[in-house]
Amino acid sequence: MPAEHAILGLLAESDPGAHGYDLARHFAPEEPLGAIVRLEPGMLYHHLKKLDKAGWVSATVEQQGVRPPRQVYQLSPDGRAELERWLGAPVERTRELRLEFLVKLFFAQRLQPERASELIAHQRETLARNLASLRSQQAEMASKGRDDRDRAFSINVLELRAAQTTAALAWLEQLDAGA
Amino acid sequence: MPAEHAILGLLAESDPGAHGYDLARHFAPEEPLGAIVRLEPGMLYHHLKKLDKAGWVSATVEQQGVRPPRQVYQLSPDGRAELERWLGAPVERTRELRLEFLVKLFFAQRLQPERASELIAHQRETLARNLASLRSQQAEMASKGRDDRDRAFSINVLELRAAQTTAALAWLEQLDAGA
DNA sequence: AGAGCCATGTAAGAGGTTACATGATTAG
DNA sequence: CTAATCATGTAACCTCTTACATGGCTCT
Repeated sequence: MPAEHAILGLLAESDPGAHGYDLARHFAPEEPLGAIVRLEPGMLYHHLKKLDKAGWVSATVEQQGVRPPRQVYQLSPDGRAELERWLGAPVERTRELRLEFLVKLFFAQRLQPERASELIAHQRETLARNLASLRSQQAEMASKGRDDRDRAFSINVLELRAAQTTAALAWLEQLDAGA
Repeated sequence: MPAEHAILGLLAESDPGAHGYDLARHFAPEEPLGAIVRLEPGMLYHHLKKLDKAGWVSATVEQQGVRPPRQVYQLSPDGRAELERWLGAPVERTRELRLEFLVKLFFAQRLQPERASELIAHQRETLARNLASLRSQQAEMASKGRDDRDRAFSINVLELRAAQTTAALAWLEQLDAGA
């Protein structure tokens, strides 16, 4: 899903619309977006068709003479609404930060800088809740009657998750201070 | 892949072999393994056939009267060799820690406790290398001539990765100390 | 002269999810 | 009487990856 919303975000930035090849440039590995999301041409065109079917973008055909005709895509009102909704919603899991949250942040900063700090705040709340839940799972695990090896292992698993979540929270705080 | 190696690991622990349903119990969400890897029956049986074709397990049929006959699987010498190889190899990326590394650790601790600390040491080296690479990318990024917004964003991305990697390294150190 | 850019896609396949089918036995 | 347990799988359906086809134009 992050790829499709990234496409919506790119279309929100490109005024008269954009065609697939235009969009593909933004997913090159040396571009900031491409450093996060990898998207091969095949999948890009596939997503564009899906978004069209969903009514989130609309296409107009431009003849090109020899070359295949360009499909010029524009963000539809429904697509804009979906993009807004998505930009405001934090991700639920820590592991989704590296992909989906970064894409949200990328577009929030460009499209509505004032909403970026809102997003960051919501994300901090969500991760803080997750961390609290991990802490209580740890407490519960310590009191559970099972094999010692199993318990020790499960506690280690929870500790890794807590450590990653804590690191992400610290990063978000720095982000907020920096912006 | 972690799922298939988890199956090999389970078979290494079960002496006369095990059939699909037996193995499935270990992937229930309340089991330590199931808390890490989710594996629905459909995929489990699929993997067993694949492992059989690859020559890493061998099956013997046990008739059951009314019920479908049991396929009792045993680890083959090739399968054992593959398991050993996999258990010794650290994962390359930080994001693979949460799944693949934890599964390696789970089985390393059970099958050869002395090799678990070897695995941890290798993993620390790998992550330390990754962290150094991130640092140099940060330095390179700071000197690069591009849009200010893009540069700031890319630096933030690298900082998140570095923070996650650093947290993982600290967790590994604790693990090593604890074991 | 050869490489790479333009601009779209298709085709093949790997891998995963979800749901369902079977049908007797046992536990609540 | 209902639900879960046993034990295996199939079927439909997504998603993603990789590779390729087209064919003129521009740059080195």
